[in-house]
Amino acid sequence: MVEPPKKRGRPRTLDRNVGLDVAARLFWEHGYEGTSIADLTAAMGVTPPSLYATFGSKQELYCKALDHAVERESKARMDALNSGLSAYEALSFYLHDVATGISRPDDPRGCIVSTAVVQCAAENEPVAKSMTARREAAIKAIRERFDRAISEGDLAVGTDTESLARFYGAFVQGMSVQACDGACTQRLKRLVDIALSAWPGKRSKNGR
Amino acid sequence: MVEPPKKRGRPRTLDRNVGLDVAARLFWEHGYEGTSIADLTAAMGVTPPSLYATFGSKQELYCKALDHAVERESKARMDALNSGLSAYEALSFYLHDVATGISRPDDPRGCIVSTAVVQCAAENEPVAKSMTARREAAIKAIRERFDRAISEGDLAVGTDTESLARFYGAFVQGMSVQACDGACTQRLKRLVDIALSAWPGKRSKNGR
DNA sequence: CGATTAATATATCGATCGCTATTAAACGCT
DNA sequence: AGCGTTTAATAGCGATCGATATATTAATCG
Repeated sequence: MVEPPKKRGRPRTLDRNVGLDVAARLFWEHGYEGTSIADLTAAMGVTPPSLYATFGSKQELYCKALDHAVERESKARMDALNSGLSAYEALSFYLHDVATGISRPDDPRGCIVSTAVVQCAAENEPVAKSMTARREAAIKAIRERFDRAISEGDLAVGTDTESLARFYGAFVQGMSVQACDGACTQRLKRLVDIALSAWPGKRSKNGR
Repeated sequence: MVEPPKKRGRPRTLDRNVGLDVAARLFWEHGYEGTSIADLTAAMGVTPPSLYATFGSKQELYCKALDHAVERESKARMDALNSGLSAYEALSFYLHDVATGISRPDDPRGCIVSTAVVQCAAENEPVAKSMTARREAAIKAIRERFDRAISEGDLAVGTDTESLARFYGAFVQGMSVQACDGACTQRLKRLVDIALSAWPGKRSKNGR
């Protein structure tokens, strides 16, 4: 499937992935309600009908753009969670990776998921629900890593991994607000070190 | 000044404080961009000209409504910070008070300041800046309490109170997101206990 | 009772919102 | 070249945005 069959009709001017990149960046910076179709079409260099033909609706575009960007942004930290690192090391990597990713000089501030569509107009409630689900999924992934830590002896049996995961989830979400308010990477990493001091389990490397 | 002189002209139908309460509640639930003038006038039971005559503009109303609500919402925790409690006790009260205040069954979810106008349309940038300033002021108040803690021997000399205050500020902001996502008071308080475990100083009461 | 004063409601303003019916343009195929 | 197919651009849909000019209503004062 390396040779795509020649397509009939007028060719597309906008690459789909480029469009998603542009959209993700705008949504990332200004949020769902703060980004208009006019903003999106202007940044993509297309007209509204092209955008709708390609992406369906503003909601669909938002969802697809987030999938597109989150995959890229969070891949490394999710891999770390599921790697052979000890739970503490994985968590440390995760938090430092977030701190870096939400305060890059050439990208919008903050996390594209943590601080998106928290409060919104009543008619956008479905979008808010989907963002809640994304945040809950992120916390669940952390929690599952902590549960594994119990089975591996990194955390004491009986540890409230649900609360511990939600604590670090809340911390990440709060870091995102601080990043939006202008915090640099260095400053955020100092917060990460403090957050890690709340870790209740072993801090050694796996296998010594 | 107990006897207001009889005022000329048609009397106001909307009490100013009631209007601010109504506005604060709407802004609290749906945010600045998610709350329209039509929403506000409908909830207040007035027409747009009355609203503009009383409050000036949407931005001014937002600012005044926030002042009005924040004064009421944060008074107890600010008093605790400046009381005779030990730094740890004051911080503990502060965090538990936030946890309770952002998850009351009959009020909108989350903190009216922590998670407001984080991402917004370019034309609302001034509003976002003012919210950043409010969040920074809250962190500064915590930091000043921590500085006092050093002078009182509750924290080791050389403690990075700036980072410590920003850590707890971020935690509060993250708790606000969790509250918006549906977390109940009980659940939030478990997160508070974990956050408090990162406290690097004395946990005794003052004077013993 | 007018006259004065102030707050109200009616009816919009121009701009922008998300979205689309219609028409024009650019391709492969015959 | 002519045709069918696919996408693009023009123009504009009804609704809503924040904000106002105008006219009306309700109070006190003389």
